[in-house]
Amino acid sequence: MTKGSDSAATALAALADPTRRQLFERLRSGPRAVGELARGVTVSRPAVSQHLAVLKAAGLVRDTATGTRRVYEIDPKGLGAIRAWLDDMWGGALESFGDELEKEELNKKDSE
Amino acid sequence: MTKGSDSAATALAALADPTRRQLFERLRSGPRAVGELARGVTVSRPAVSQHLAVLKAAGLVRDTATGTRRVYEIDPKGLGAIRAWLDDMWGGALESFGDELEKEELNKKDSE
DNA sequence: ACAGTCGGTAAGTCTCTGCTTACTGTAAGC
DNA sequence: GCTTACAGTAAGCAGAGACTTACCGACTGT
Repeated sequence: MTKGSDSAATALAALADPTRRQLFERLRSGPRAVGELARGVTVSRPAVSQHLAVLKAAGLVRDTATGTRRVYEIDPKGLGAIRAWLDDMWGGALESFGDELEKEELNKKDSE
Repeated sequence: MTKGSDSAATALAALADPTRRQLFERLRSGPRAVGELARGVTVSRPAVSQHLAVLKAAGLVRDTATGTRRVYEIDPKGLGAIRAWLDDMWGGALESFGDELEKEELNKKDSE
């Protein structure tokens, strides 16, 4: 654990892909099997499997084997990592230009 | 505006790149000029310019021309878009397996 | 036991994008 | 006015990754 921001990076990269985001958002309405997920998407079933593997590696989903079926559900871990990172960012962002934002500061000096 | 989740998608994709994230995080400590940003990174200055353009398109940064210098600062718009999307996701995630999480439901029936 | 279904893996292709080296334009200093 | 620094743009290359088809293993039902 470099800092925990590493898992946020992985999760961020995983959700950058539109198809992956679509699958993930689909899981919001509850756990679903792979085939079921594949049926609602334009890409092939193996592609879905690969995407789910990425999401799983990022801690965004969790799978449970039930017979030959494999049911995927949302894992809050990944989402939590992003949220933590985001909150950290927010702090810096506000600090960097909060309500005491003075444009004067920009063209006043060339710093050092 | 499909729903506003579109801008979240762009911002998410922008922050998926490590170099871009590094630049963005660097801006947390205050506005900086392009050359200054380029100096702290392994890639070339033009690469930095390109990355900043992507971040700008995603509403994550804002630039101000000061003479020949171009100062970049964090724009809360993009970060806000991600946060909104994330919050929306959280709702679904909790709903999908909140504290009433019953594994029974998984292997009970094959749905329809 | 055999056929069918479900789903992950392998191997290959093709696009997308991050990076580089030019080059151009613009503002500032002497 | 000429040179020098800053920064965006163009063009081209090379690696990453998203997708496909083909294959294989595992469990289910009759």
